[in-house]
Amino acid sequence: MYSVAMSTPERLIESTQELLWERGYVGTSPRAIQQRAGAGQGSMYHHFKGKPELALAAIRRSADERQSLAEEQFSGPGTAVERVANYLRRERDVLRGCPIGRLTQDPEVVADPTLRQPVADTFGHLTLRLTAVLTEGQALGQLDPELDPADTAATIVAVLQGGYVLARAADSVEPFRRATEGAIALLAARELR
Amino acid sequence: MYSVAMSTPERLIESTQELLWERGYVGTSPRAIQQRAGAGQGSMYHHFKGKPELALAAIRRSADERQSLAEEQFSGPGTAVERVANYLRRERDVLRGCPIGRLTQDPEVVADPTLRQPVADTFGHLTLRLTAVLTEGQALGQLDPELDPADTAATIVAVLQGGYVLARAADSVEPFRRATEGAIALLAARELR
DNA sequence: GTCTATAGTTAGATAGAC
DNA sequence: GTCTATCTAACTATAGAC
Repeated sequence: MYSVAMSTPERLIESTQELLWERGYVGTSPRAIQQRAGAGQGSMYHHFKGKPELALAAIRRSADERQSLAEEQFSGPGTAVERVANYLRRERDVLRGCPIGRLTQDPEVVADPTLRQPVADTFGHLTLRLTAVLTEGQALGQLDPELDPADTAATIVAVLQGGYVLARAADSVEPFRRATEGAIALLAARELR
Repeated sequence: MYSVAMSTPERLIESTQELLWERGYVGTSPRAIQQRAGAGQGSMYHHFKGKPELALAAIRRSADERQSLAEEQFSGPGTAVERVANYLRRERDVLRGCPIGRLTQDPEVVADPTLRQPVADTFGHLTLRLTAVLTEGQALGQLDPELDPADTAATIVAVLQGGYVLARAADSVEPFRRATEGAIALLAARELR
């Protein structure tokens, strides 16, 4: 299942990441993790205290990976609107949904501050970075100064997360495409030329 | 738990609606449903074939309820933008999330066409109604005719669903408020005066 | 480090008495 | 219609051998 040699703890973490993405915390059993990782019962409990500890490691890693991916678009070239559009149009596995946003629907994740923290941090960081991109665009005279950067940043992140929801409901990427293109058009109308 | 007398099947359906909202399909057990409804094992299986049949009844009812609620704002008074703003600002239990959108994160719901159908219908209907409101606004000369009504409608529904995600991640309604107000401001900028 | 054995609990349902 | 009994499997571990 893994092309390169990987330690047992690594395989356990990656398997947990995948299962949390597909089935959430409530829907993921230690047994399923072990089978996907090709590790035995005793092996898993030797490296991790239990499901919560393993889940925390997996959630933290997924959160870090998403933040790095987002940063690629934000720090790229182009105007503020172009960079936002690049972010929204980035190639995504839309029907699989967002591995981080998905966790907000899990009762045990939101109820546990430790598990929820990396999720909160990811969206907090994302929103701050987008706010900075928009503010920079205003400072450079590219964007209408009347635009509220923080509100607009939240709108953009929400469109993305909501786009996933609509796509999964419809079992089609079409609503995701419409939602993101609609947002890009609304933002582009505020560009100064 | 219920103020008025209610039949056992009714109590089972309402309990299932609540549990699906809170914990999703995967996280909801027949046992938990029975306890919340104050019904016994045999009673539940007498009225419903099993968990899937009961869940379908509950999902259908939640879907109908949401569509009725939305219709109140759409058919109300005001310009197109005002009606959209009323919809986005409607009083909501933001931290509980959307009972329908929530189901899109459930692997067993999206994998079962029968369970997914009411969810797809709800967002399909919602998007069509919003598209009609925006198109009407354009016909009345209230809204920029350059705006794509279908894309913008999808954007609005996505902002709402994504707003819930951000709020639950932050355990605060603030990101939801920012996302929806940001969207309203973007849309208001396209109003013609 | 990994394996097997064991164990209490819950999931999801069926059978049959009342 | 509702209740209790019963059932197979899975869940989430712990213990101890290797």
